[in-house]
Amino acid sequence: MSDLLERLRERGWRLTAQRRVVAEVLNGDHVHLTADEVHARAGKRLPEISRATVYNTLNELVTLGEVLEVGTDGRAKRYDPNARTAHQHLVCRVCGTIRDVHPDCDPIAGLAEAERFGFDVSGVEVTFRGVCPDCRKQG
Amino acid sequence: MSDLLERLRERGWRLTAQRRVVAEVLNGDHVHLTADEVHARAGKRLPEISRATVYNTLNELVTLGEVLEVGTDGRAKRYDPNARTAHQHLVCRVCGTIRDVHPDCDPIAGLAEAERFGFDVSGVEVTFRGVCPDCRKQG
DNA sequence: GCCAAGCTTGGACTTTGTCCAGAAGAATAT
DNA sequence: ATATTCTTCTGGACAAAGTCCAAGCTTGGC
Repeated sequence: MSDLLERLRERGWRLTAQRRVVAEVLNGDHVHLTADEVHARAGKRLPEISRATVYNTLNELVTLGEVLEVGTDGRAKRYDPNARTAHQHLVCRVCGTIRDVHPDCDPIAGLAEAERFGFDVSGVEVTFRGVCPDCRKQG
Repeated sequence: MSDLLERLRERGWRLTAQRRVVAEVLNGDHVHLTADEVHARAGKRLPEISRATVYNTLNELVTLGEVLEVGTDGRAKRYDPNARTAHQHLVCRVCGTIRDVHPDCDPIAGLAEAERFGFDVSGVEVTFRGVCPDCRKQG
C-alpha cells in the first residue's frame, strides 16, 4: 500500500512507532496537511505523540527529499508527500484548497543565464492562484 | 519622485503621517523589506509609530494592489512595491535575499485548460530557489 | 469649534515553530 | 541476558511574526 513507508525502509530510516504514524498519516496522493493537522491525526492512533516529534519528523522527511514543503502564504506550511513526480500547485484564493497540476515543461529552464545573478539555482516553485468551482458558485 | 505616493493620493487614500512614512520607506525599485524592517526604518523618522500601524498599513497596501506580498518560506513575509510590472523572484535559501527576475513569457499560459479543474485562474507566482554568490563563498 | 468617522497606539493574545534537558527506547558489545 | 552507547521522544519553555482590541487622538465636513 505505502510507497512512502517502503521508500523510507529501503533507505534505512529507523522506523519507530511515532515516525510510522506520521508517515502513514501523510501518505496518499493529493494530501496537503499542515503540521498541526498531522499532529491531530497522528494523535488519534498514538495519543502521546508530541508536537516536537511531529515537527522533527516532518523536517527530516523534507530533508530526505521524501516530502515537499508547500508555503501557502502566511498560513502554516503544508506537507506534500508527492515529492517524486514534479508538480505544481493551484490554490483557491477563497478556501485555500490545493490541487496538484502538472507542468508541460521544466519551468527552471525559463530563467535565462543572464538573469541568475551568480546564484546557484536549484529549484523553482510555481503556484497558480484562482477561485475553485465551489467558491465561484457561492461568491 | 514617488510613484507609489502619487498613486495613493490619486486613489483618495487618506495620507496620514504614519502612512506617508511607511509608503516612503517602501518606495523604490528593488525593495523587499520585512514588516519589521519597515517598522525599524519608519521609526527613525517617526519614533512613536507602532507595530500595529505598520502591519495595518502594509495590509491595506496589499489589498489595494499597490504592494505585493512575497512569502519567503518560513521566514517573515516581505513587501514589494513593484506590483506594477510582472516579475518573479529568486530567493537565496541561506540568507533570504530576494532578486527580481523577469520572465521571458507569461507563465500562466503554461497551465493547460485541461489542468485547470474548473478554477478561474487569475495569477501565478514563480519563485526560483538557490544560493546567492555571497553565501556560496562562506558555505 | 463640534462631531462623527476613521486612524493610531500599546499591550495582550494567537499561531507557528524551535530548542533543550532529561527520560525512554534501540542497537551493539560483552 | 546485561551493560553500554547512541538515538529518539517528550513536554515545557521560548521565540518570532502577526492579529485583535479598547481607548485615545486626528481629520475633515459642517
